[in-house]
Amino acid sequence: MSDERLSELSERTRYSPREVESKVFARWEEAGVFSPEPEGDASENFSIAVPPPNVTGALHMGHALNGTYQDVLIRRARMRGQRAKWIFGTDHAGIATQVKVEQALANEGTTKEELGREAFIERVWQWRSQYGGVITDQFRQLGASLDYADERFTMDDAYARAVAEVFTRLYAKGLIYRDNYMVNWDPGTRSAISDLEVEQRRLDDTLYMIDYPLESGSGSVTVATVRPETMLADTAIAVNPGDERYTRLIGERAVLPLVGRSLPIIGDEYVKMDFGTGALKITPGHDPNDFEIGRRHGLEEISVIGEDGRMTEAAGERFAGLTTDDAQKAVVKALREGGCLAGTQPYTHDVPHSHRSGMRIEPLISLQWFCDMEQLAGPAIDAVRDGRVRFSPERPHTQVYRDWLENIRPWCVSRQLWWGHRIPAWYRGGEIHVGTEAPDGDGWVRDEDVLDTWFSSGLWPFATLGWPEQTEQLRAFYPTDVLATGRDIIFLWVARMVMLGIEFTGEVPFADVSINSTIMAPDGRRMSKSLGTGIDPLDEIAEHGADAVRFGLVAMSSTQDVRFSADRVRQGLDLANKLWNASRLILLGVQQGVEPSPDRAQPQHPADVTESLLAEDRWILSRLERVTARTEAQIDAFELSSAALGLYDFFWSELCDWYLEMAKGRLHEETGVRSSPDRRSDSGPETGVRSSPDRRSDSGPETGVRSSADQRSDSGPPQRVDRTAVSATLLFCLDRTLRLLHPLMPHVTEEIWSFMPGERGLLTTAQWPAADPRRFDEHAEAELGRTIAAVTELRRYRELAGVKPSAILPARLVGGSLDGMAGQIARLARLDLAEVDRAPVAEVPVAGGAVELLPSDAFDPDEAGRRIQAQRDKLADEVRRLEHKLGNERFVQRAPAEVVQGEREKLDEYQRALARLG
RNA sequence: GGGCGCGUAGCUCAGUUGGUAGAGCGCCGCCCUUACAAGGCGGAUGUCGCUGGUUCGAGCCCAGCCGUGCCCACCA
Repeated sequence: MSDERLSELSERTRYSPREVESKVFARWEEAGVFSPEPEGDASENFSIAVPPPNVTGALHMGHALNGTYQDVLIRRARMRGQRAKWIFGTDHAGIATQVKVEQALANEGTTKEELGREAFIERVWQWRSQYGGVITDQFRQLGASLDYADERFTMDDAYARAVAEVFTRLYAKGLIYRDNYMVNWDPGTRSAISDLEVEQRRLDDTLYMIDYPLESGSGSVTVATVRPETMLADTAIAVNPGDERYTRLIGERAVLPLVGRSLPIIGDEYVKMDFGTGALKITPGHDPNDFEIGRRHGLEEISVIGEDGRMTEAAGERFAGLTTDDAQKAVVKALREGGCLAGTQPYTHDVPHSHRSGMRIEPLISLQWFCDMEQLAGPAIDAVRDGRVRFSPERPHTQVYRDWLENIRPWCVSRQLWWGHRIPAWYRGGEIHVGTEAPDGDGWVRDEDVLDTWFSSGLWPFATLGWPEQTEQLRAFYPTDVLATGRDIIFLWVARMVMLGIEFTGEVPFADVSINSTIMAPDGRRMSKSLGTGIDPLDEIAEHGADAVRFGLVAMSSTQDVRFSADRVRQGLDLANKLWNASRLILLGVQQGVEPSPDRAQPQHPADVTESLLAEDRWILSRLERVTARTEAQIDAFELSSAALGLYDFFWSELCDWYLEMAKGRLHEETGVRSSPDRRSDSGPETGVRSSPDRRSDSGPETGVRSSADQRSDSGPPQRVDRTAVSATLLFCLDRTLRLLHPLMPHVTEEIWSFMPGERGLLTTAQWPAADPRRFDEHAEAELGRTIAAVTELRRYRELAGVKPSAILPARLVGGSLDGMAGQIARLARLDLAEVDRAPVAEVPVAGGAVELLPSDAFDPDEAGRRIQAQRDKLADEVRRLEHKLGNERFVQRAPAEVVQGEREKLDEYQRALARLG
């Protein structure tokens, strides 16, 4: 490392994401690592198609979490050496975009109708060029390693050709057809919408009882309705054929009040005998159920409500032109005056509303294009059933997906909008031609409507790669590996991609579907602009850095919805800062020249570099392998939250809190045990402190960076200091930690990486580590487990006994099993193990033995004795609890032997400890 | 109406095949120990929604109840 960089590292005591992140991101982009060559095939490569954000949208928390999930997977794959393509692009988002542009026009005092269709669409394209790049920049700020250089848009020419091709082929197969059918009409957008775009809202309403006189003159039938205005389109009355009250009426006729139309009374199983009056007015033109009944019975279909939400001429001149609300009032008034209103009652029920405009859905019969989904659904169900597509978490999504597909209904795909993929159908008189090009001959008129946005979104994983052309991209990256998204669009998008993917490519579009948490506002409500509950991820990035936001979001996520936790983001920033500072300690403190081999693919393991590893070195190296293995498994299972928190815990609690503290002694040239306040004791280790078989002393003790070890070792008294092992171990741990954390926190790790010794290139293309189980060291883990427990116990004792933190207590280890770690125990618990000949004044029981405290000014045994009563009580409680448990014959007999044995050992240990304290 | 979740420390949430309840933040005490005070060390805090059952043993399994949320659905 150059002196310049060294002093830079030395001076920056705080990690500043703002300065680092954009700089680091630029290095990745310059290196072109986000854009893999389209070589090889999809089985060896790795790809994810990003859920395309709305072209004029802005990054929200959902994008940030979802994006981080994908980026972790993509970055890991890239580090594994795979060609990793994260397919990027935006969605034209038909209605959403059209509404925005219409609003802009309204502000200018004009409308799209004044502009005309062509000019309006031109205007939308302008809008897109103005705002389409916003979300791209925002993904960059998040650090997302999308293939920005190969951006797609669902309205690109090539994409549009794919859409038309799909429509045409489905039509040819008879799966797409045009029909007059009942649709969900949204008076807000003046378009039909699909079932999935309808949401139910609870409404307090009124149920009206209306008498329909029988034509025979012998009384009347009373029906119940919440929409009396639709009676103007009634064409029948239906009763349940099994309803004894009415069976005699079936086949008779009634007179429609206000209108005078003669209505047949029909029998249909659909009618519930126990609801309302048991008699149902049938309005095939304005109610989905009535529509079905009407078709079953061949009833006339009358429309009295128009696409503008107002009553049509067919409603009669008293009502034509009124809104449905006004018409309802007028109808009720007229009925009341005519004596036909038998009564009303309050009624609360669910009413369909447009998800998009919020307006009440008006069921209408309309000429629309439909896609018959049943044939497409079968293979999509199979794909999930046989595991070619897997949901994570498996439940409940797998079942929900299957249930929906098994009960699938036709999909209304036409929309009465201007912005979108124009339906590739041409008409001339009664002729219809469907195809990507207009047919020859004059007089053909193209369909005015566009396709549902989700129709084009459903082709996303393969249309982005050039389908229907057999492109290199398609061969290299389709099928994709993972789809990561939220549960809200499993039907709208995921299921349709599976169906269309299988239909048109013969393969499932992705193998895994990772469903990530929905991030709720801190108060538990949905995050939304209109509620004022939204938290802008960009604000969080500006304040805490992208890595902190990435860590925080992933850490707070789970298999269910979670509330946004600012603390988790803060925790992410703290982690970044801690990483930075631990790295400073390591990089400024290690002996030069012992860095892992410059071969950045596989750094040399410290055990292969030196034979003088100590127990703590072997311990942390073993823990490192374990966290490596665990992280890998967790990412494979899409349990990124566990992976993030597991890495945090390893790094902070094990590497920093314990290993780095232990390592400082050797880094700062201490010779093992500090036996006296003297810093430079040459007396060497006492009491058999170190277990290492052979301690070489060929390296220098100075704290300076430039080692002059070789000169030193030849002169003066032998220094029993070897910084090789600790340096190699520290660098190896840091190297590995940076690699493991890089997919999640790419900026800070890349920045630190740049200070690592050797020519290592970019971390983002360095090799992803694989755990080596041969490096697991049960022995060292057990020994350090005892050491850590002992130190903690001693610290607790000191605190309880009122010993000053700075005081160094003369002490002696007894019991033997801690001897190998005596030096570290002495350092960390601030003991002086030098004096051996005085009688102890107190004994502290610890895991694996005990520590005798020798007389000193800093320790008052009487005071200590009084204070540790609480500890004694606690031990006594444990002993009692275990004695009771082991005294239970049924437990001893029936519990597994190892459980009983474990309890016995614990009891034994507690009893011995208590005896010492007693 | 059907289905699926959730209810664990003051807050937000983890709790893998049942074996003495965890994290972050917050709180209390002590430390400016030259990587980090956005730090370190130590500590306190939970009848794991309620009731019953299975089991030697239940936060975890079973039944019921209460509270709460989401998804689906064509009862006027």
